[in-house]
Amino acid sequence: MRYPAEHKEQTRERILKAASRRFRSRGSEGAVIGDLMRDLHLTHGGFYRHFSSKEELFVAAFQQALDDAAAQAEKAAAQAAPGRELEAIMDAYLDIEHCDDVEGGCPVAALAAEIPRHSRKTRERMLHALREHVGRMQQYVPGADEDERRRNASALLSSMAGALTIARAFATVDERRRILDGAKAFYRRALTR
Amino acid sequence: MRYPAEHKEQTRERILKAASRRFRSRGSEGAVIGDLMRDLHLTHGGFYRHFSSKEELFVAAFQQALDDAAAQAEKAAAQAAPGRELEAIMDAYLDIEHCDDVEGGCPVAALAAEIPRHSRKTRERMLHALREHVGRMQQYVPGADEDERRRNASALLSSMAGALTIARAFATVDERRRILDGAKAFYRRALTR
DNA sequence: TGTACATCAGTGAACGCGCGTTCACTGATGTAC
DNA sequence: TGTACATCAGTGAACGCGCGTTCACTGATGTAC
Repeated sequence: MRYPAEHKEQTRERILKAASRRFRSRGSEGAVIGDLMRDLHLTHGGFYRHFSSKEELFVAAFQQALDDAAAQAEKAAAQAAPGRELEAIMDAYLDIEHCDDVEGGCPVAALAAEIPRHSRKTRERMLHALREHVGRMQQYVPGADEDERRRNASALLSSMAGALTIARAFATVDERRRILDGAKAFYRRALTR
Repeated sequence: MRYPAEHKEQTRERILKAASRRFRSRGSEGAVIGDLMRDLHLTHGGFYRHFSSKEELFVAAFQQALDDAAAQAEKAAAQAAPGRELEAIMDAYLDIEHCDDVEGGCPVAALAAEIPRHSRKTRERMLHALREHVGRMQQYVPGADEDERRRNASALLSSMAGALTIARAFATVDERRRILDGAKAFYRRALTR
């Protein structure tokens, strides 16, 4: 059947959004095209009208998830009292709700470990997105010059992702909270002088 | 054929050691039993004389890798000047050589993200090993009491793992070094008051 | 001491299943005339 | 305005491959007698 003009783009977006969530919770190998499409009330065959391969989808989903993460950080910063933007970003990132929402949360925490396992081309595209993300975040991070801000942003973002990843491994809310709070206190100490 | 008494145990150890390296570099899904056994000049069928399943092997390999990681940290601490044990551990962990040796390096950096994706039983065993590891490390970490030391150890270990994971994603030694050095400086600031 | 049998690490063919990808087909709507 | 044809998102069967696991078998050595 022939669909309205915008229909295809809408389907693509639906696939991308659902995939972005699935990849984060299950990894690039654990997420299955057939299941993904079935959840959207579509069949697997139609997938290739929208993406040339699963890998293509994975990269696009990673990029989209990073954009979401940046938007969330910026939202937290915008709502913060002046001078407290970074603290607000950290609090939002190391929040128990973010921790328990793997599907909707930071794709770095969920997927960074598998970057080296992907093809060269895929890796480069993921890294490009990652560098861009650090670039967007460095404005909130203290440092004597641009270069130090960038280094601090890298260190802070990757550290927070690590803490979130470990916290997510634990079974009880209490344990997860302890790790997140420990990390918050730890980074605050590093950033105040 | 019948083999000498210790032969079986030796083969088991060879499989475990090789698996531990493969899982770290390729993830639990990326590592393949057949390839693993072929590299050891064995055939895949024999695998099940030593481990009941791939998952069983994975857990054992994770535990073994954590033991190795602890041994490496303790070695670094033993060689450090008195009072500089933690610094030595951090320097060894965030070293470019450790970064570039995914196979022989920290299993937390390589595999933590997939803990939540494993079966309940597997997860619990991995977590048990992880808690034990934090317990072994907390003696080197400052803090007012046992509890604070444990929190700091969790925060530091998970943060360093995150930084290492992100560093490993980058293509050039320079970029990896920048991230590692940035993280080192960052943690040092958090730990000196 | 010699002989028959048991043991069991390792072999390799085979099984079963999952999953990414392909492809001929459908059919509602747009377009050309 | 009406008609023939083109388009193309979506369908679902089928293909091909990889991989975890099973299983009947091998054969050197240990053990029972």
